[in-house]
Amino acid sequence: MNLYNGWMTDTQEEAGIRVWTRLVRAKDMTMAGVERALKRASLPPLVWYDVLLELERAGDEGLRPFELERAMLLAQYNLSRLIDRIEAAGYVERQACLDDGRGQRVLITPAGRSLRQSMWPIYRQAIHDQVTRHISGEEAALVAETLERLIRGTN
Amino acid sequence: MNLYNGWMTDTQEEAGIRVWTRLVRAKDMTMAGVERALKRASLPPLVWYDVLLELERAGDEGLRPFELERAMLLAQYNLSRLIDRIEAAGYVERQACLDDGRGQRVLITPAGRSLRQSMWPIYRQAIHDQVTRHISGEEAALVAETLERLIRGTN
DNA sequence: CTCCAGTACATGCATTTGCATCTATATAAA
DNA sequence: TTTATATAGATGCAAATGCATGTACTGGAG
Repeated sequence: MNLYNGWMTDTQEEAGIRVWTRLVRAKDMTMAGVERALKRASLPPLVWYDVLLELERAGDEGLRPFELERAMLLAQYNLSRLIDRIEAAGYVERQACLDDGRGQRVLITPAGRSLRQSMWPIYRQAIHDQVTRHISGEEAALVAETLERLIRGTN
Repeated sequence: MNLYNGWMTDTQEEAGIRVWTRLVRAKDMTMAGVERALKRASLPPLVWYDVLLELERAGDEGLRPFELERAMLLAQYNLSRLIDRIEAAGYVERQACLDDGRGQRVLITPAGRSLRQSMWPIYRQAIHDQVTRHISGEEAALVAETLERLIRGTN
């Protein structure tokens, strides 16, 4: 039958299932640790950091929402409202897009830069505590490479 | 210079950060694939499967909600309402707990067993498509071991 | 026994997410 | 040009989640 019922004989499949279950668990636990650290420091959730970082990297032009959407794997309607909230808090602003009347540009504000900067030490420490601390350099390279293949869906 | 321990280098930190970002991305993408597969088959979300599997493994006594909560890393209030929904759909039932008047036992119903069984082939195929297919057996063992350390918070 | 801190679970309310759909503009074909 | 189709983004409504707190019971101290 299958691994969960104790009868699996296909070790390749079994190994894949183990990776799957641990991948889920490891992400959930480490993410919870990171979010907890941010919350303890009275900072916004991690996704705000990700938006601000993308916008900061994008430079003076900012980004179109659909670009942000692709960069961050967010559903369109979710991103639309996430930008609403971050904008309401004053960390980004929306501008009409000159060359596409349907669109807009999202830009980070000075307050947004400042917020991202103040989140980074907390975030950095949390990544260290949750991940870096537990892995050697070579191991990290191998794992990162494997995860990359799962992301890209290649072999 | 280094914020953490003397032995940890900048490249090690970078490697940890790379693992972190890919861990998040890989989990999100593979999970999305699994959920999509279940939805395409008009099946409930994965978390229902997890609940049913835990209850099936637990045997005739079922599980106390707090046990399920710990097994699944779910917040108490979240689990409480998740059980409400699964119960309303007829896949589990709640019984008063004899030896603890505060508590209850959650049991899987025949319909619940049947649902879990019908979810497994879809789920299994999705794990194969999203994960197993992209990694070798040895690689999987190494990655699983590393992820396990992140979960346990050990070295 | 009474009191009280702790545990098990539920729930009201606010925020967030998911889904479907809407508006507006762009692009391309006839 | 007109018309159709696709794309960018917003939004109403329902479902799920987070947070704080409530209720009910337990188990131990006095």
